[in-house]
Amino acid sequence: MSNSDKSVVSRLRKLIGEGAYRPGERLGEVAVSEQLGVSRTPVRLAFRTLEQEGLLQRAGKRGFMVREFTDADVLCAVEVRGVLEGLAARRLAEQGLSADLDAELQVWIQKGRELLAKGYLEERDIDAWSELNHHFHEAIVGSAGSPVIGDAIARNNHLPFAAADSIVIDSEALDREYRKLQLAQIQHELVVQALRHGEGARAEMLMREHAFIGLRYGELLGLGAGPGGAR
Amino acid sequence: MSNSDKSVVSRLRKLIGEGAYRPGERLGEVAVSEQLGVSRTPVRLAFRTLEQEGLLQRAGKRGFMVREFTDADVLCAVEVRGVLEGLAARRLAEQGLSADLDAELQVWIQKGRELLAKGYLEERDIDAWSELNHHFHEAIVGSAGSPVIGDAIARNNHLPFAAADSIVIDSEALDREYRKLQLAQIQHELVVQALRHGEGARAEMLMREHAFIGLRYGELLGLGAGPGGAR
DNA sequence: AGGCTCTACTTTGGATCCAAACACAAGATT
DNA sequence: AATCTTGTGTTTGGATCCAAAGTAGAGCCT
Repeated sequence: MSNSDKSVVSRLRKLIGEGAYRPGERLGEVAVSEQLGVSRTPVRLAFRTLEQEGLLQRAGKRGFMVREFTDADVLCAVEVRGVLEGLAARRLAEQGLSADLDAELQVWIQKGRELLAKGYLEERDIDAWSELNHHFHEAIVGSAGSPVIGDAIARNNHLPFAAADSIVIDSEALDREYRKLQLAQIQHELVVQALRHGEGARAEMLMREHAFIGLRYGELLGLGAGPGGAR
Repeated sequence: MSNSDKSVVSRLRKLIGEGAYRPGERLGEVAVSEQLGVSRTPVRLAFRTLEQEGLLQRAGKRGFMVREFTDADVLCAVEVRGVLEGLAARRLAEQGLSADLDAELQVWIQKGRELLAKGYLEERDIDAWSELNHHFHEAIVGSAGSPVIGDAIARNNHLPFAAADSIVIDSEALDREYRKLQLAQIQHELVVQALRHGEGARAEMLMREHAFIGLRYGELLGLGAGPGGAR
């Protein structure tokens, strides 16, 4: 999976994510290969990968089609991430978190505090939050004692809307996003608190709830409906 | 993925599961293709699929290696299945189970009762249990409202030891297996009971615990250690 | 003698070719 | 007139060929 091969997979992933192909549309190997300017071989390899990731689906016996996702699918994908990250957090709490990990988590907590300290949100803060959020989640999942959990989460995250760092969408309503991130920050801190005290059940439930922040919290935080619900 | 392609994937999966290749061993495309009597192309496709399934791992920049699994990985895989099936059960309880599904679950419960009614276990009962157990789990997962959960479980089940129907291993100690299946049957019935009453949390926890039956229950059910623990 | 570099070989990735399977359509038969 | 059958065209799967990247080994230089 050298340059081109990986790039075909990610280029296709991006195209599908952007909705370049209609859901349910059949994808022919030749058509895609011409469109991407490569031969059929890497496209065939990419199709298999994307099928495993769940973005493509076999269309009868002949080729693949773009899988379509309903609102229920989106909700489920978020819940799946929730229970898996919850599992990681619980295991971590039960086995006790190491001094190293404690320190690392503290770093991301601190960065979050600093980011939100000034009381409002700028455009460029969004990337910074994405970054630290990613590190925070990865630190927990990566220390759960086995890569199996992380792998399961990674596979789930291939669904474009399920990933943890797809929280911030709306760079228009920065004040609402600010309140959302404030909540996320508190949840991060509560999770760390629970982890430190070995409170497995609490850590798990907090992590589960935290998964919903991109989905159900928009409605609460004011300013009407807005794009806080399902994508 | 016609005959041969699918067969290469499953043949390789089987070979790896049987331990034909040592964990950590590097797999060359040419070697495997010669061994299986096909060209390199289907092997290349299969490697990508098996990588996504988690059975193979990239070995640096050069090819793939057989992934090795520790006891912790096995435990985690079982826990992952537990939380995912638990999620499915909870969702089902929350949304209320349809009359159709209720009837179907009752069928598998009934078959389980009949299987265990005679008070002991024969060799051929094992397959019958595998069958009904599979149907029972699939009925619940398949009705959770979205294929996303089922997909996540299916991907997890690619790890050979994680699948729900890898419960019964030991056809020597049929009396111990009988007691194990008795417990499994009770757990099935309790899950259905909880589902009927809309008890989401109970259904979830029962399902989670049920996942451990192949792993931790052997020790309890007597006759010393035996192959009830991690493989 | 140890380390660096250059070369040759191994191995993977991409492209193309050929065969087989499947779908669609048109025609023939009952 | 409806259905079955046959034929053609499209599309995927498998094999082989070629190129590129990487590794190991040997030789040379310090």
